[in-house]
Amino acid sequence: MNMQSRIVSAIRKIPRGKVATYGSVARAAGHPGAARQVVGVLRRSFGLPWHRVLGAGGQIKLRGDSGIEQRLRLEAEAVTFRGRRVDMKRHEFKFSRKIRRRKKNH
DNA sequence: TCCGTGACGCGAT
DNA sequence: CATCGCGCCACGG
Repeated sequence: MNMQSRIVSAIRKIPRGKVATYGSVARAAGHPGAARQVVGVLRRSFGLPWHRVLGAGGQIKLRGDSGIEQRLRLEAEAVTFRGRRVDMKRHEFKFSRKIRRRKKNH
């Protein structure tokens, strides 16, 4: 599995009414620091819940009409805002941490 | 093979 | 709050 497909599957896990940030998606995909790659994937892919991915702090980073559309789509999922940003206290999706456990000693 | 390109994140100012 | 500078780095042309 390459980075691109890991990022895609992470994004697909974000449920309706929840959001994640570019950075958290990157970390969930096992690539901390690869927020820009998340952007790249969103730009090149179709069929992803792109509107549920936000900038740090719950900010919509898209400019112009796309930004408006993103906000509308989120509001349509009952996501609430505090000013320009999503109320992360209520809507941030926490990716399940994959705990590294030692192999069982046989 | 090289290189410009990002819907970024974060600390400093 | 707004801006800036810098680190980041896979991907497509």
